[in-house]
Amino acid sequence: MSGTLNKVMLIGHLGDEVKVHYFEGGGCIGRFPLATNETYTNRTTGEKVTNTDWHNVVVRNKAAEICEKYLSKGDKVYVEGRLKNRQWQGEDGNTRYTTEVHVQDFTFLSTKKESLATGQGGMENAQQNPQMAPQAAPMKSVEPAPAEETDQDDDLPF
Amino acid sequence: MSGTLNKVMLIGHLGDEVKVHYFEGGGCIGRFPLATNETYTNRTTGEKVTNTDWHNVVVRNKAAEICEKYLSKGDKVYVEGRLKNRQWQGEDGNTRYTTEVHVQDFTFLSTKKESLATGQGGMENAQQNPQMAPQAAPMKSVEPAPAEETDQDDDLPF
Amino acid sequence: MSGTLNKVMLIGHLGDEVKVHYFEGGGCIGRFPLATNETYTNRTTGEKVTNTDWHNVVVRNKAAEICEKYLSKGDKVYVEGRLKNRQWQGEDGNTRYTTEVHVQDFTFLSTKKESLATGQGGMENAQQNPQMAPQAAPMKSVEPAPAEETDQDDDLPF
Amino acid sequence: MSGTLNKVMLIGHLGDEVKVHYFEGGGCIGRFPLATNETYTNRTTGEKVTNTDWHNVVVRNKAAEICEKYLSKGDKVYVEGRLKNRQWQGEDGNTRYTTEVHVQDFTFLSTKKESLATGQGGMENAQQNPQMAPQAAPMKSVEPAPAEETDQDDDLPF
DNA sequence: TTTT
DNA sequence: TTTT
Repeated sequence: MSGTLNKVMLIGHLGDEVKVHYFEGGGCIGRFPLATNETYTNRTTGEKVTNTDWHNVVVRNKAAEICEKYLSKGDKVYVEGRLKNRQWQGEDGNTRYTTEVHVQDFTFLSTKKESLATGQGGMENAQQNPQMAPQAAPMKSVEPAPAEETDQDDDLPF
Repeated sequence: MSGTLNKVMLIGHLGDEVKVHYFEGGGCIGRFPLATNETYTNRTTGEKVTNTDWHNVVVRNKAAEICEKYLSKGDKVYVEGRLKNRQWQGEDGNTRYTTEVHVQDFTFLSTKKESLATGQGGMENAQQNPQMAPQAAPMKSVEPAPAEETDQDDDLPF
Repeated sequence: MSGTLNKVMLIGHLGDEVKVHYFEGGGCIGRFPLATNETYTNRTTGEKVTNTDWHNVVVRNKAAEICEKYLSKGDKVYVEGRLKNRQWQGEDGNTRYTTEVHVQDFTFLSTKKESLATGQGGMENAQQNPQMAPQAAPMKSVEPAPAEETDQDDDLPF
Repeated sequence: MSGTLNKVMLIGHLGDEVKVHYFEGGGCIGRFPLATNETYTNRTTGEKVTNTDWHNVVVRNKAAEICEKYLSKGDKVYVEGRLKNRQWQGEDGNTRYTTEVHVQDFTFLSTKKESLATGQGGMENAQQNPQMAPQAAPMKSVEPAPAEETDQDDDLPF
């Protein structure tokens, strides 16, 4: 099937901390809300209107660990991924649907934790010596990693 | 405000006809479900898995009319737009949330109606002779139109 | 014709100031170089390699004025647009080709000039009272404006 | 480094066959020109203008082999990748610059070779029975493959 | 020529 | 629930 495209690109601010759930097998999944804003001027009233959209962002495995380590509430981030519908059972027994953005790539545009987190050599170095800083690769695009991951953990339940 | 980005790009097939609702003031809104597919091979079982995601696509005004006229169930289309959360009241009184893709640009990649609609020469021709098909701009990107529209009908309720 | 897509999205830093050329008819065109970086680790040597790509960014009319006013060398910006090939005559009489990114949308991600440029009310205000700050709409996405412009100045020579 | 984004997305038609160069080490690189069109109506004359942009598309390794096998001149394809500047020496000794689109992902939107290549069932089938068409993954997005490749052949000279 |  |  296919010949299809499913792509989302967002720049926004985290509305909350990254929440990571670790699986027994070693994988993990992280989630955070991301806010994007739209501003326009109402034609009739002339007043400026601001509208915020909230996106359910989902990151997995190494990407989740990196986000958990370096991103905080309020930080600005670029995320790229795909839209995914997830359905779940409400307490009333009815099926509910949620749309999530499953991240394939991201770039930090601001991080509160960054300066604290790095000593000399900083995060660049962390990438070259992953054993010394296993979860780090911040402030840079992490294209290869998530791409491989989407391929590697297909047995995870989403 | 802002410095944010909210962009979705999809290539998929219509799961149903375009449903258009016309407002009294002259505007209109169209909706259709769009399917994108994802295929991957399960690591453990080795079996090929296909997963379909359905997207709630929303088009407005002239774009809605063009889509209604030229798109049919099963057609393939490229749409570009922004994610929007819409909330509504369920019959049980609870608030429900739906994520929609509000279209800013689109390109038809296949249309069943095209040959019917235009005779020989098809829609390409229709574009070259707009007086013969005044409301048509099919098989081409209609960037300017939707962009202007998002600006023009901000008093519509979404 | 068409059913085609031509889209570029960049986040990068200005390598120089925005240079604007004003036409007699009232339009204008601005240009600036934008740098994007790519980092990877060489497999064989293990060394980290950084590669910079330079993009010829072109903005027009109001967008050009906004960029000229608020962007400086070193600033970070998101630009979205289309690739355009331009050919010109070299001094040796041979035809040369240059690829440009013609901007349709942009978002400032950092600006040196911003705080200097705004008094109380700041740039948000400038948008609501364009007569008081005719060329301003900084730190926000200016989607509608450039979109309309691409449509309006097609008699300009590019 | 980084916090930058370099992304190109094109839907266009091949202006020529895919030309692949095989390296001794086993890797390969493929190139083809891709045309995108832009149509607009000239404000002053009212005439419809069509403008074609040509893009130098570069694919590598497995992606190059797939493109060579399934794409022909005239076929429509979606490609996603990054802009890259390449410089080379002209015959006159001067340095020339070319901008290329280095593909990270692609989706076939039409292929002439497909029916020939796979008999009934077409390429969809080929995917389901990979042993019958081992190198095929056509008509589908091949995200993982190119992503891994960009990571694997960094010792190639571009 | 930018940035980290 | 973010940001300007």
